[in-house]
Amino acid sequence: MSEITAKITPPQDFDTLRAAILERKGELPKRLTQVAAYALDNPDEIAFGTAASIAQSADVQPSTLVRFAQQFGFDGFSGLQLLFRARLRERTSSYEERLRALEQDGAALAESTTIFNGFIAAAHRSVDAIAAAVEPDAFERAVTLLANAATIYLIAKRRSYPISSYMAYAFGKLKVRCQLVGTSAGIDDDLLAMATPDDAAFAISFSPYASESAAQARTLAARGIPVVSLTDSAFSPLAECSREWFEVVEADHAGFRSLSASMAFAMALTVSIAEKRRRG
Amino acid sequence: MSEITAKITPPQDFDTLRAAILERKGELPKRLTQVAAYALDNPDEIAFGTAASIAQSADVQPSTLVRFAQQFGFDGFSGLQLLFRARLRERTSSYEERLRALEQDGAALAESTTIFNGFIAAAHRSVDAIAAAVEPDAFERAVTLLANAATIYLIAKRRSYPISSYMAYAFGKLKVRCQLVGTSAGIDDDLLAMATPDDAAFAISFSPYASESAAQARTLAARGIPVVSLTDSAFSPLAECSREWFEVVEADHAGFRSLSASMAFAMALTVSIAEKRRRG
DNA sequence: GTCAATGTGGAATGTTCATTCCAATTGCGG
DNA sequence: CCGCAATTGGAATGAACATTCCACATTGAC
Repeated sequence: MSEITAKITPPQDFDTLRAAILERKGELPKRLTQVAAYALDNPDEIAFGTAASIAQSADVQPSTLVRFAQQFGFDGFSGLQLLFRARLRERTSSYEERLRALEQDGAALAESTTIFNGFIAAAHRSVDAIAAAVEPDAFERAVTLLANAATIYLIAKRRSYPISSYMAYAFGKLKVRCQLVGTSAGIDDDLLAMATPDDAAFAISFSPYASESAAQARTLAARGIPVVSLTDSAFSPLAECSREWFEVVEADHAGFRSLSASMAFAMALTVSIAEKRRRG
Repeated sequence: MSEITAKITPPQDFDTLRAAILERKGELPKRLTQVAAYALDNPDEIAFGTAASIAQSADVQPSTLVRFAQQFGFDGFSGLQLLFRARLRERTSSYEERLRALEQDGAALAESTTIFNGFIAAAHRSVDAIAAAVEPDAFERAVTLLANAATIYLIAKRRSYPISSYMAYAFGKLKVRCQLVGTSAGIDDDLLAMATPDDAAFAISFSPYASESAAQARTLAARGIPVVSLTDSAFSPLAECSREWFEVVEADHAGFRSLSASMAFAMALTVSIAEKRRRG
C-alpha cells in the first residue's frame, strides 16, 4: 500500500490557500468541488461555523469537509478553518500579512530590523484601529466643546505628556489659548484652580493611569468644567468623568507602544478646534 | 430557595452588551471586572478563542467566564461569544464603508470629520514612507552607536521636542541613561559641555530648523561625540554633521503634520538600543 | 459486462470543550 | 473575633465536536 499523497505542507496564509483552491478546482471530485465553491463564496461561514453546520449549509457530509482539507495538506478540517479565522482577524489590518512576509526572511535580519518592522506594523494597526473607533459625531461634539472654551487645559502625565506638549506647541502657533498641566511638580493644582466653566479640559491617560490626571479631571468636572479625554480603555477613570471620550488602542510591539495613533488623533483635534474658531 | 436573579433577557447585539458591561463594571466582583476589562479590550480574542484559551489569557478560570456571561443573562459563555462573533462579521463591512466615505471626501461630512480622516490618511502615508526610507543596515549602525554610549543626549526643540521627551521617558523605564536637551533656557549648553566622546547624541529637527539644535549637534560632532539624527530633508543642517541620519517625511494635512511616523521610528530606536544593551 | 479504483454517505470513536458542582477562600457585618 | 454570605478555584461531567472507518456507490478501463 504505497502512499501516493506525499505529505504536502499546507498553505500558511489565506491568499495562498485561495490560490491553491482555484488552481485545483477543476481536477477535484464532485463533492469536493462543491465544498471549494462554498468555501470561497462563504468564507465567513467557514470561519465561524462548526464542521456539522457548515456541512449542512454546503449540503455535504462533515467527512467531506475533512477530506477537502486533507487534499490541501491539512491534518483535518480544523487546520484549514484557522486560516479562515486569521483572514477575518486581519482583514482590517492587512499589514500583518506584509509583516509576516518580512519575517519570513527574518532569520537573516538584524534584531533591530525586526523591531523596526514591528513598530511600523504596530503603527499601522493603531491608526487603523482609531480610524474605526472614533465616531464622527462624537468627534464633532468634542471639537465644538473645546472650540468654545476660553482656555483649554491640557492634562497629561508620563507617557501621554509628549502628546499634550505637541498640542500645546500647535495651539501656540494657531493662537489658541491653552495651558499645559502636568509639567513640573506643585503648580498644577494652582493652575487648575483658576479654571472656570467657560474653559474646558482635554485629558490624556493610558494604563497604568496616573492618579493625578484622573483626580484633576474629576475635580474639574465637578466644578462644571467640561472634560474631553483620550484613553485606552473604557475602564479608564477618565471615561466616567468626561463629556466625550475617545478610545485609542495603540498596538504594541514587544510590550512597548508608540504614540503614532494618538498623535494623529491629537493633531486632528487641534487643527479642527482652530478651524472651528476661525470660522466663528 | 427563592431565585433572586430573575431571568433577564440577554443583550441582543454587541453594542447593547458593551453598554451593559460598562454600566455594571463598578458593581462587579474582582474577577468578573477582570473579565469585563479583558473582553472590551480584546474582543477579537473572545470571538475566536475557546473558553480555556481565553481564560488563560485573561488570567481567570474558565468557570469565571461562564459566570460572567450568566451575569448578563446568557445561558453560558457560548451565548455571549456569539455576540462577539457577530460584531466581527459586521465590522468588516462598516469599516469598508468608512473608507469609502473617506474617499468620497466630504460632501455631507462635518469639517472635523474631513480633518480627522485627513490626518489618519497622512499618518498612514508617513508610516509607509519611513518604512521604505530607512535602510536596515544604517538603522543597525545607529543602534550600535547609541547602545555603546555611556549617556545618550537627546537634542530636540519645538516640534520635535515631544518625540525626544517620549524617548527620555522610555529610556528611563528601560534603565538607559540619557539626558534631555532642549527643555528650558540656558542650561542646555552647560549640560552638553559635560559630554565626552564616550557618549553619543540623538538629534531631531524638522524644517524650519531650530538653529540651536543644529549648532549644538555641530559642537558635539566637532568634539568627537557621535551624532545620530532624524530629520526631514537631506538639506537639513543636521545631516552633514551626523554619523548616521534618517529621513522621515511626515505627510501633512492642510499644512499640519502629526508626528506619527517619527514616533514609531523613535520607539523602534529606543527599544532596539535597550535590547542591544541587554544582550551585551 | 466485469473488475478495479476512486469517491461518497453515515455511523462509530475518541477528543476537546463548555458547563456544573463543590470545597476552599475571602470579605463583611455584628 | 466570629459567623455568614459572596466569591473563587479546580476537578468532574456530559455534550458537542472533528475525525476515522467501513460499507456502498459510481466511474472508467478492458
